Amino acid sequence: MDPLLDLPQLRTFFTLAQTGSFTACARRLHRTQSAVSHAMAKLEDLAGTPLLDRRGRELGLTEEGRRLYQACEHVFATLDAAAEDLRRHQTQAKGRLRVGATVEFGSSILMKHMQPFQAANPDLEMDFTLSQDLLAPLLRDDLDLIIDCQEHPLPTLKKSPLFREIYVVACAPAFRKAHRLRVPADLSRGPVLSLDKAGAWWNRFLMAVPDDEQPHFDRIIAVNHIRAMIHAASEGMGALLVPRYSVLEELRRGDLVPLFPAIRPTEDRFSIYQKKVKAAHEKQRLLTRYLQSLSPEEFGS
Amino acid sequence: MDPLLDLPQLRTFFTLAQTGSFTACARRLHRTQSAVSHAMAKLEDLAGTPLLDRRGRELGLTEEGRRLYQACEHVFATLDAAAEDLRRHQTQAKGRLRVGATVEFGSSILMKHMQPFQAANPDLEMDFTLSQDLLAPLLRDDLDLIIDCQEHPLPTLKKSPLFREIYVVACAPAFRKAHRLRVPADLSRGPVLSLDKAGAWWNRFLMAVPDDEQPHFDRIIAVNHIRAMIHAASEGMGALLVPRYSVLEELRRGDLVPLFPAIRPTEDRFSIYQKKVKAAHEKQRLLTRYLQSLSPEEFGS
DNA sequence: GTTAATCATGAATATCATTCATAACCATGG
DNA sequence: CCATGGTTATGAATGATATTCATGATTAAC
Repeated sequence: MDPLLDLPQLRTFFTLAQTGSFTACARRLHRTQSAVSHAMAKLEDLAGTPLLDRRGRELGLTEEGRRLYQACEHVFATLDAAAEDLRRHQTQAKGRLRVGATVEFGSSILMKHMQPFQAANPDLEMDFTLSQDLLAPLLRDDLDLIIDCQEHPLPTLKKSPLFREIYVVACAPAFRKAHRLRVPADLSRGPVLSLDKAGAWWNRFLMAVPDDEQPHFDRIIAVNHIRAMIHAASEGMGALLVPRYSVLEELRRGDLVPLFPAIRPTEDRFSIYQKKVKAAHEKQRLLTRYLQSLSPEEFGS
Repeated sequence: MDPLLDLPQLRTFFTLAQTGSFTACARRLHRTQSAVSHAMAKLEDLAGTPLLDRRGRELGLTEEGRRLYQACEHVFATLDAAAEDLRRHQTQAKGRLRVGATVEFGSSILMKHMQPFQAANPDLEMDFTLSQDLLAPLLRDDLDLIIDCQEHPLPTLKKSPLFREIYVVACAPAFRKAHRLRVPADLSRGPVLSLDKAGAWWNRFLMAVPDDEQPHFDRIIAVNHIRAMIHAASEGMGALLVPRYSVLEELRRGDLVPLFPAIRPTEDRFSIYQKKVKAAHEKQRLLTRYLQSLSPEEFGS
């Protein structure tokens, strides 16, 4: 009936009015500036009258905009209250929850974020199994819930997308300088670290490099453990290719610097898998929700 | 931030609670029952608790559902008020508006629906040009706004989708009986009406018929005017292929009956085109909005 | 039982929002 | 005046999500 009820747009408008800038609003909502611009164009078109007062630098609201803003305040207040109300009625989780995850992800990101959840559910006994082989234990009920980047399209499983695993090429700053790394082909000049001797680990990256810029790896240092590889790279032993989330700290501190940001290796998607029959259990639902509430950048995406 | 703000879903929930039935709710919102079901499943999953009380036939709300319903009442009330407020500030259209449309559509559907708009804007002088050639007059500013089923992908034009033109095959009830029309191939038995002698008019239909059921047209009666064709068909002269909107009346009265509803000829899309610079004018905007507010079934879709 | 109505489900599709890449704009400082 | 850095706008391509289609499952009524 009412075509103004396009609500993601109103949320955008609301935040935009608060921040006073498209760019800031975009950041706040984890969108791009372009998305905000499009959304507002559409909203104004729908409303049939300008809502924003774009006078150069500063951004204001028109008369109509201001009234709409007030309606928004009202609406979002009740909505948030309702959401809060629903949340309140979630009983606290009890019992035991056996979580499985891939080794690298589990040991870094997952562990770094479980504290608040644990604190909120003190009566929940959790234990974690980090391993490559997660599906089998899940199916035979040795695990309740797994976090995996492999696809498991079984009809008995419920899949909840979590985040996308972005890969980066990086090395120590000194290493970059010493080997003058500017384009992918320059990687031929120095050693690269790889999970396997043959260097197949790097295929994900090589596939994203144009044919005429392909490096040729002469010296491959094999290290069958990602964390070990990271330490090696931090010391300047070579360049490495790893999931972004595993080196968030190193990048922030400057121990490692990203190489060739223009090249985008194929991404993997991490999802939560759980048996459908058990997915409704309070404890499983709560953890799923908690993990999904974490913002993308916490996972390095 | 708040993932409960998925509002099309809330609107669905709200109507569902009011109608008390998935099917009825679907009808009200011009969706399928399936869509409603999916939406509610998602909403409950999001809320984390059942909101609907599905006890067999009758449908009730759970405690949480009821509270959410109240929030909805509140929210939609303010929202509707805000929308109303925006609408109120639309000045009434004045001046002159020259509308172009395709012949069949313009003479039937369009004319049948312009009265309310005209009444709401008594000071607006409108005139209508029905023709095949609409783009040229629009570009040279002989028309302000056209309604056409051809694609005009020009960057200076603004396109607003209106409805999809569905084609039906139909004939008089007596004709169907006389020629025992059950499957497409049976069309070979009787005359068919076509806009052109060669029968190319029917390609749209033939392309949707499996190869082994293709009819062969022996007797084609060419009539270069759709309305004339319809009258001929109503009298039992032959089967015809026409846009559904053009025979809404005849179908309702039973003068014509639809044939082979399983076969779906390719659809065309009607859109409004207007010059971007002029699309903002009050009179053009109002008409666009008015036409878009008409529900699909008014156009036979 | 059998039927007719209702709701659920999964896969395919269509629709819409978001991004990417880039243009246009505006203020400020050479 | 023309650069420059910081904005917002725009169009095409993409990706995510809602919707449909086709069908199964459940219930109520006869």
